[in-house]
Amino acid sequence: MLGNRKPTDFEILVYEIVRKVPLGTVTTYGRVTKRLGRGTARSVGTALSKNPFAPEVPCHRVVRADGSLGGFDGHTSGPRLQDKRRMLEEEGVTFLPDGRVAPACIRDAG
DNA sequence: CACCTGACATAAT
DNA sequence: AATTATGCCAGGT
Repeated sequence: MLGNRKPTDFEILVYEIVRKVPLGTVTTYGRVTKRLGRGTARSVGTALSKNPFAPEVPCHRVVRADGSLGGFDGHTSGPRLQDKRRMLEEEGVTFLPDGRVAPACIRDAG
């Protein structure tokens, strides 16, 4: 099978941090890197796109720096992204009229 | 080893 | 404000 592989050390580190993001809040790809002291926002996104530990690792609580959603379940648009938004709304995260997460809900990782 | 791709971020247009 | 170009770095081929 092509999709099956062991998570790398870097990916494990990312999951360790994202695991701790509290209900009702979100953090950003960039803030995760900062907390990690390694990699870039982009490489964190790539790691999360392969997250094999959902929902134990709540990767839906990680969004872009400007509050836009980013991706979910390997997709950057479409119904998966809608799922991500619904999940966040369920948890109490509020959205602006333009579809971005309200800045007040964005917290530092860690 | 030499590319290539990707759930990003920021600066410049 | 919206779009484009560049830089970034980890992982796969």
